[in-house]
Amino acid sequence: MYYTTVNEKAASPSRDDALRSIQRELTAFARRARSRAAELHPELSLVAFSMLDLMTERGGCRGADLAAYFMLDKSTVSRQVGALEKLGYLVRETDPEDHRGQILRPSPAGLEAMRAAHEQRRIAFLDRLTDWDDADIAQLAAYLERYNSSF
Amino acid sequence: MYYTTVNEKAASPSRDDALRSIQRELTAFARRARSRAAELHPELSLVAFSMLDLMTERGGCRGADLAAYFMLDKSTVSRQVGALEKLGYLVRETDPEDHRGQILRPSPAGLEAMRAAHEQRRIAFLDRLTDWDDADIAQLAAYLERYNSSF
DNA sequence: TCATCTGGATGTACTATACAACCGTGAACG
DNA sequence: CGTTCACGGTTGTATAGTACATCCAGATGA
Repeated sequence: MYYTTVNEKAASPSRDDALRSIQRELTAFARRARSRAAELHPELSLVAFSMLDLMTERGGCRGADLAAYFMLDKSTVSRQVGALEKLGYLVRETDPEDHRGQILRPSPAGLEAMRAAHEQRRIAFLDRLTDWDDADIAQLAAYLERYNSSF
Repeated sequence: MYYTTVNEKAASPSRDDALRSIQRELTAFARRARSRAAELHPELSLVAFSMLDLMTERGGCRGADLAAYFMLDKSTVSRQVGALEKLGYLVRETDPEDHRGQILRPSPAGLEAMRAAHEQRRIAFLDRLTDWDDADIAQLAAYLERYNSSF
């Protein structure tokens, strides 16, 4: 056993090394994801893209939902939504049930832009994973789903 | 074989599903990275932390190495390094072999700050990964390293 | 009715970042 | 040699994304 004190969470050295590595690699990934997203689709930032994605998945949602889901300030969401609207990628509709809020939905153009972005990213991933076994890819996907599902 | 046309990149359906999943999950991670980083350790930004980490692991490295690894502009690295130096978290030393470059190393204070930040993050990760086997953690780390090393 | 809550917009400020222009060092080649 | 070009780093400038504070309008409940 590798416990040090009662209160300190500990683990085996090798487990600790792996954790450290996961942290660093995920961080590096996050960094690259941003620059690559910008490069692939200059008009659609990672956050904006994800917002459209959530609207689609939920069949329309309010700004407050986006703020909660992405842990962003409502002012940030307001501006991102404004930008998306200016691009013609979403439409707003005052919520008939509650006139304070708006229901946000991707426009046809927004759906198309999202589809294209998805496809480009898929191709980029394929390039990067060409020489991976199907089994390894499936395993990595499973690990990531498991990791993220803990949020 | 699952090729559709000569020019379109395709893969087996299951492989494609896994790719889509990896894409979505890594993106989800990237979305959360920033807010989580701020929450975990306000004093040491995600990027700065990772830079110190890389310096440590490599036993000192140059700004250009950091820029390449994190896909950042050298000006960005220069400013981050400047900030870390101002905090007393790193020391610079002109490379004796090549007077253009500098060798960057964490200072004792930097090591200590990193140790503290790392411990906080480690605890957060441990919480999230409590019921993972050592083997799974090691495997995930290996996958991420492999993925990132293709850059 | 009035106080309070909630969704959203706007003003302001800060940080991270990129790009471009610059400086000094090193290296290759005539 | 000297010249030219590549490389590492710094600084000026601009932009995007974000938070916080404040304000407004609609909703809600005592």
